[in-house]
Amino acid sequence: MRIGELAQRTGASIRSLRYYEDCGLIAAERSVSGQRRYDETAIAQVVHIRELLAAGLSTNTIADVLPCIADPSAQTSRLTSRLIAERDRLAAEIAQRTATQAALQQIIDTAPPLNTSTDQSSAAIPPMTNLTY
Amino acid sequence: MRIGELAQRTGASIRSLRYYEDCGLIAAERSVSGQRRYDETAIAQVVHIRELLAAGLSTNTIADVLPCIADPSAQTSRLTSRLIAERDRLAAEIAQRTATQAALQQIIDTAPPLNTSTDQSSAAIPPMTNLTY
DNA sequence: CTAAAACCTGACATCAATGTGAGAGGCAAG
DNA sequence: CTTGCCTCTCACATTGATGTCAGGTTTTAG
Repeated sequence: MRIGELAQRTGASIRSLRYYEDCGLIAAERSVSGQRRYDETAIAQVVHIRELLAAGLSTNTIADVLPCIADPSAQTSRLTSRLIAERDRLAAEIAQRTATQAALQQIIDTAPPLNTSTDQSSAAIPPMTNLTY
Repeated sequence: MRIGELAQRTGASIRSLRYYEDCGLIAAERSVSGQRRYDETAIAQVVHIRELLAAGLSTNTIADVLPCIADPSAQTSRLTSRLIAERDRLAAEIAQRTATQAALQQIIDTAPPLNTSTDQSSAAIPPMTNLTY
């Protein structure tokens, strides 16, 4: 498939896909005229990359980590230390966010005395609340 | 105290403290000559701000949220909806990071056959491992 | 009083991921 | 062949928090 379709099917912008390629995160075949061609596996790859990005990893880090994911035996000790550092960073971020989440929840619970006059906006909220908890 | 001392005692740079003030996150008295003066409570305030920043909230969001923390009854329904949105965002980020953390851990566990030749770097790791788990 | 150290404002730089636009070429359908 | 859509590369813009530098004032120590 070409880049437009891959973008559509992954939710990534075309710009981002080219950027991922620049960073060495995905490889693309090229047609004679120079257009990028992707096979079906590219979709999962891109989705995976975007999950890692959403988890706060940088493209540089992802570039380092991806080979280990494909083949864990490819780990060097340097790479392992990198993985551990990233895991620790994630743990710290999770801890910080969990604490803040609880703090926000507490404030929300100490909610205002349900003011029915201007309360129109909070009526739109419940759908968002049906998540994860 | 003056800005330099506050910076030293909070770990924030002077630049950041002025930035927080620009964003309306902290207020500072001014001496006749225009220098910022802070009381002891500023320390906790700055630390708190930095915790929220570390949790991924933007200064704009923090500016909106801070008054609720000081006085939960100050919540408008619009603000409550903002709080809920932020909480949900945190929940999503936590979920994503938790999943990625587990994935990294799994790769780490599938570690290489402890290569004693180039393994000098992994000897420096254990101290970092004594964290959170 | 003087020199050093700390502070002021203002402006420009940085990083990372992404947006956006220009100018040119590729490709399928009419 | 032409029209329209897709793609190419290159380059500059954006956002947010922070760094850094410059030129000028204030405070403090000797």
